[in-house]
Amino acid sequence: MTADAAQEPRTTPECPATPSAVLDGPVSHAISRVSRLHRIAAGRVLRDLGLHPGQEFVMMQLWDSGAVRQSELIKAVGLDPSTVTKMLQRLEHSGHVRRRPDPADRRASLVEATDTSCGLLVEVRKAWGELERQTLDGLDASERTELARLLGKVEATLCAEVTRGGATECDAALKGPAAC
Amino acid sequence: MTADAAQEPRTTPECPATPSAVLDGPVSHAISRVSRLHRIAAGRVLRDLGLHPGQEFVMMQLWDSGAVRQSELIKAVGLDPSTVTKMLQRLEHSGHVRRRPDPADRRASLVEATDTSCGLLVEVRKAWGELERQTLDGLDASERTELARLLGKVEATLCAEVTRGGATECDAALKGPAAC
DNA sequence: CCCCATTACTTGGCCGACCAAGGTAAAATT
DNA sequence: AATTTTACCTTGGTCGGCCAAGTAATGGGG
Repeated sequence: MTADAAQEPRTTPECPATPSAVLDGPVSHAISRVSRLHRIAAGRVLRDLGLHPGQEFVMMQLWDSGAVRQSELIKAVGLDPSTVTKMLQRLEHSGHVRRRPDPADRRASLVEATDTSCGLLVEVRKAWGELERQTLDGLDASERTELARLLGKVEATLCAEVTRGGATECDAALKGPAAC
Repeated sequence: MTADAAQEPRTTPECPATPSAVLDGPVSHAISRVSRLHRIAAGRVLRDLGLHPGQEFVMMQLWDSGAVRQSELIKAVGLDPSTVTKMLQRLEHSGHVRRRPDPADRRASLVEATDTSCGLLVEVRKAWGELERQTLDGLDASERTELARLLGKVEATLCAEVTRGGATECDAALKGPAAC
């Protein structure tokens, strides 16, 4: 094995007592890991469509809302404005999105999905159905609704926590069912 | 060009019927949103410690395991090797981590947390406790265990799905309690 | 003994995502 | 009417994260 001068496989260097199991207890880690795996799965089903994970979020919003002010889009997806700007630049360059100045407000932009992107709509919807299936494959109906409910609660909690001391975001993200 | 003749504020371009509510139904979106909020919250509690969200994952692993081969670390955290490499470069530059060649294998590296990083250990642990509290604030005890259980199941499912057709990863991520 | 597959890591490129700071235009105040 | 404030977006920088490709060393057949 590793012929090191120190022969004892010290589990901890000189650090104070390490209660171990720091990594499995917290739900926080589970969220991170699940999110990462989910993103990878998303990337896999979206790859053939020429979309990168995260973009489908924006496109779905645009397909759903039609032409909107960019600020509205930003509120809807709940992301940082700069993030949306750069994503839109790439989506525009890919031909999925069109932007034009808002005649009513010269600093604003109107964003909409292009006609050619409509073909994508169907496939993205299908891909997301597949992703959803993959995600919830091991859960029965009641577990699924329960998971959705719990995630909604956590989202609301975190939203309140994050908003506190920050900007007023994610009010649009928590629309319909679960109030914020 | 920019002068468009369309004056009507069409809610949807020419796309086929948009069943709407594409965004709230799927658990997938909930996962994404919760993950994002959670990451922001993590960044907030870690900011004063000089760590970026994601790094605490690696550091905790190192504090827990002591000096390890980089490949072991990679398997443990379940991230892409290149991701870990770059993270370690930054952590090394920050003085939190030390790397040295493995005498037994000249292509491998041994990684360990530095002594100075041990002070961080306590604070990171505290910060993660706070984060966990913030995350689960709105849930009672039974809901918390249920959420953990469901996330574990989803993780296992996604893990299997992602592993299928890809590399053999995330077996180490699903260690202790929940089998993969 | 040499060749070749495997392992271990690095580099480069790209994207999502954040923050911080900037610039321009509309709205609010004075 | 002039000035301040606020809103809307953009740019630059940094990180986490992926993939794809490359380098170097180990180890297993022929």
